[in-house]
Amino acid sequence: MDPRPALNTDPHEVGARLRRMRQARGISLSELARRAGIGKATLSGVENGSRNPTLETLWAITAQLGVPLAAVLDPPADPLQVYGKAAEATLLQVFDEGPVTFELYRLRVRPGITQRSPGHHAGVTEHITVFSGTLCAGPAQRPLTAGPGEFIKWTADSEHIYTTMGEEEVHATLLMRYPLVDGV
Amino acid sequence: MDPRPALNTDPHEVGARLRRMRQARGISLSELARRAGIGKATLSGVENGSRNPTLETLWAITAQLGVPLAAVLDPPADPLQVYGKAAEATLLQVFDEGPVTFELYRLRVRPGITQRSPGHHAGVTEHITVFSGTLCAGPAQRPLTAGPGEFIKWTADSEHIYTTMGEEEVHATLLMRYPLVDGV
DNA sequence: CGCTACCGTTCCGTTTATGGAACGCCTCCG
DNA sequence: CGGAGGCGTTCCATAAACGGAACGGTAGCG
Repeated sequence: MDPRPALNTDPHEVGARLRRMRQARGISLSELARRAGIGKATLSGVENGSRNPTLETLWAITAQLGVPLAAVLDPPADPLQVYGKAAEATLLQVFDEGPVTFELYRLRVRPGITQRSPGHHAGVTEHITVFSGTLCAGPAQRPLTAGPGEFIKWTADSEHIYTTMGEEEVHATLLMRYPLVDGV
Repeated sequence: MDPRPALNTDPHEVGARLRRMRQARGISLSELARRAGIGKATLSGVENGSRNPTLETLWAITAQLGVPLAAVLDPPADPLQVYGKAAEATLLQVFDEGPVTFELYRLRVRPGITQRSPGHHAGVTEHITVFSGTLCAGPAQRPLTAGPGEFIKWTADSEHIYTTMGEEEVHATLLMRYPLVDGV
């Protein structure tokens, strides 16, 4: 089926994501096509990856699903990756909530290595929510552990570490909370 | 039928962004088209907004510019607002982690109103991490509460609610976990 | 049973995005 | 000067995305 070796953004991935989103919402293909004002044939083809949708078509679909178009594209070929080779954090979003700023990262920690991070500014806190694997993180001298569905929170103004418990790679979200220090 | 909702993803806007990015890099239209392996006519049309590019074409262009595809779409705020007027969820990112899909939302809940949400498909779970305020959420008949830094998790296959405890607006992240529904 | 109502896929004529080859326009030399 | 080589746009045959109308499959129901 694949005439060429897996293009970066391949239609199958996009289609699969669309189909999953549609099914998660309990809408039939016909119904979604009707609401989006496109042909069933088109939607079927897009979901199966056998078509290469135009921007307009893709917009019509995602708009009806109520998601931004970017949500169905390949997850960020994200330029911003901090930390070292044990832990990798990609910045997803920045929120400015008046006096504080939140930075939301997706965090992956590889097993077997301990990642150290120097302290940040005073008042900075980190919240980590684990969704797979078991993470050990926090202040270097007093780290905490969390399994799937659990979270860790600490003030990040001293050196802290990230490591895994066990051999499984850890997937988590990391939320950094920066209080606004006058001016900045 | 549908009063056409002012096309958010306007080809002219997309084209203008592409042109600006290209010019910022000091590359000519011909040169970019050559590198991206597309026709000059195509790139010209896309930049002028007179064409409706396919995903493949758009990918070829953005890849050569070294930016994620999402960068040329309506950039900052493309807020999906699900739920009602008490709770507002903005989809930030979709992760495909093998057999499951995660959708990460930013959640805001206004005080004083209770938001109800119908059940999702079987196996869907919701994880909420609260940053500020105190949230009461979960299955309608057995909701849970969480304050700043705390965490709520439940299976979302029955009706569930979101409301605040107290007068403060609640800020949180919502992680929806969708198990893979059959085939793909 | 047939009849209806959906579902998702496939067929097919129409529409349109595509890229090669013009085009007109510049600037840079010989 | 004229010619060469760059630019961005336009022309046009071809390929492909589009939607309407089939199709087979699966309930529900009298």
